Amino acid sequence: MDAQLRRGVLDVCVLVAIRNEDSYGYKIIKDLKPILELSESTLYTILKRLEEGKMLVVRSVEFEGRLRKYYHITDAGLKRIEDFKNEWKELMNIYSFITEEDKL
Amino acid sequence: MDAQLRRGVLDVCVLVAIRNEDSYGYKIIKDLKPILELSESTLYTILKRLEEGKMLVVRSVEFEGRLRKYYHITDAGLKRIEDFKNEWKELMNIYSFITEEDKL
DNA sequence: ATATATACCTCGTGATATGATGTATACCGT
DNA sequence: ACGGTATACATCATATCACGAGGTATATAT
Repeated sequence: MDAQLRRGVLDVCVLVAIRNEDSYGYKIIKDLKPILELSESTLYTILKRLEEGKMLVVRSVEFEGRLRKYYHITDAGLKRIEDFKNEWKELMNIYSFITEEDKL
Repeated sequence: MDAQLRRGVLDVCVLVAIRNEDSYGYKIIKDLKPILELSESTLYTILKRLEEGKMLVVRSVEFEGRLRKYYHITDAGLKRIEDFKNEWKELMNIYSFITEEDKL
């Protein structure tokens, strides 16, 4: 898929991946794999940005000798998902414009 | 609309604006206004990139003392629009994932 | 021993949209 | 004659962003 198009949905996909259950980096990547492939560097960049934007909060947990950082979605994060759905409507307009063979 | 989401469709919208009839910068902006607002600096950046990518060709025309650069879409440009329609299908999958309330 | 899976992180790069700014001409109202 | 608005192009600096490459460390399986 086109790189630009991807960027529009990456953040929201990550938020959806933690929406129903707290999750951590490695798991998010595996869960999203069937939908959207993303590298670790990409994910951690996004997670950091989402944290800075208060879309999620982090909690560190010791697990089998390794560190795990669990991400929990906030109200702002949930709102971000809802906002996306509204933006999608605008995007559908644009899509209609693109697929219209006649006009202009 | 979210900036990132915009970026995914900007190029294609500009191509669609010249698909049926050659057009020039100023007119493209006015034609796209109801669909998508874009500034001159943004448009000219995009036009330049599309030209470099052989998506369109340019022809300069003297018009009432002013210069006009008419943009004409190429086969590659038309193909880009078709490719977008296929990418849209992938995007629809992602949208379904986002709007699904249950899974995960 | 070695490889693979798990799990985190950082840095540099290239691509990109956009505001600010600049240059010129044509036209319209006062 | 003057000023504003529309037309029409262009460039530059900045900020944002995804991503590959590379790094650290432990547990488990071969």
